[in-house]
Amino acid sequence: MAGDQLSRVFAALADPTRRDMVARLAVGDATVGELADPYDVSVQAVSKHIKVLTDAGLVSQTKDAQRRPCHLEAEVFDLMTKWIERYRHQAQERYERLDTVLAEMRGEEQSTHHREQGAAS
Amino acid sequence: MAGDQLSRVFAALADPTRRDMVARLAVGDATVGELADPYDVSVQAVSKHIKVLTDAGLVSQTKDAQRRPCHLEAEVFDLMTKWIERYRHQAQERYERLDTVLAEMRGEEQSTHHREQGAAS
DNA sequence: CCGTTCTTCAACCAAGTGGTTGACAACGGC
DNA sequence: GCCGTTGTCAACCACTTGGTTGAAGAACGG
Repeated sequence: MAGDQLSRVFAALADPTRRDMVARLAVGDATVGELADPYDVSVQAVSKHIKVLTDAGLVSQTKDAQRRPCHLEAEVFDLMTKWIERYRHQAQERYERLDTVLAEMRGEEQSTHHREQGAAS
Repeated sequence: MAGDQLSRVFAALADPTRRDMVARLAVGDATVGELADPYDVSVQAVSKHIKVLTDAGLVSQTKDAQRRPCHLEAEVFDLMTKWIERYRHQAQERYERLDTVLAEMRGEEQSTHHREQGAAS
């Protein structure tokens, strides 16, 4: 069901067209029609894309007569960045730890206590 | 077809189970069976998830007898982070510029040159 | 050599997705 | 008050996806 927001955000950005729209909206707000212009798909399709982005919290829409200007909500990016950075750092540290261990092993060569730092825990 | 890597990475991480696996792999390498253990789905399903992660470049597998230890590839994260940061900053700057303009408008009130900083370019 | 373990491949199924077209609601211009 | 513009909703279609089961391949342990 992909219920949580993080899933929705990642899923929303998995589509190149939607990433493109985000790039466009980063420059400035735009109406649905303006967003649809560069692509040769129907306006309805674009409307659906915007709905996906809105549901993910990446975009908000306001009312301006019959137009619906779309606005990029930058805060949601932090959610992703936090998730990414968390595991990237975790993995990075692990490599460094591994490097340290390898360095130790190189230094001590055939010492008595070369700890196993291989696959699983 | 969602061909490019960025699409594959985002799509891969759009699934909570796969994000969970990445979290697990950030702690240390694990075999397919070990990864499958916490979930009550078939091993085949997990194998498919790993294939998705591998195709996205997030995970690599090595051979250890009949086991296939999975290893997290942290570099791909940078691809995402770069994309995200690019547009986040772009949007951020726009807000700051808008704030400046609003401040100017507040200061000069009905001046002759209030530049249009509204919707499209 | 044979059985067991670990993993993947193949076929299938229900549900979701991105696209289409058609209808319709809302609003401004005339 | 009508008409064109703008956007969404609904139904439909082809394709993908996450899951299943069954079979098969690859490597260890007798």
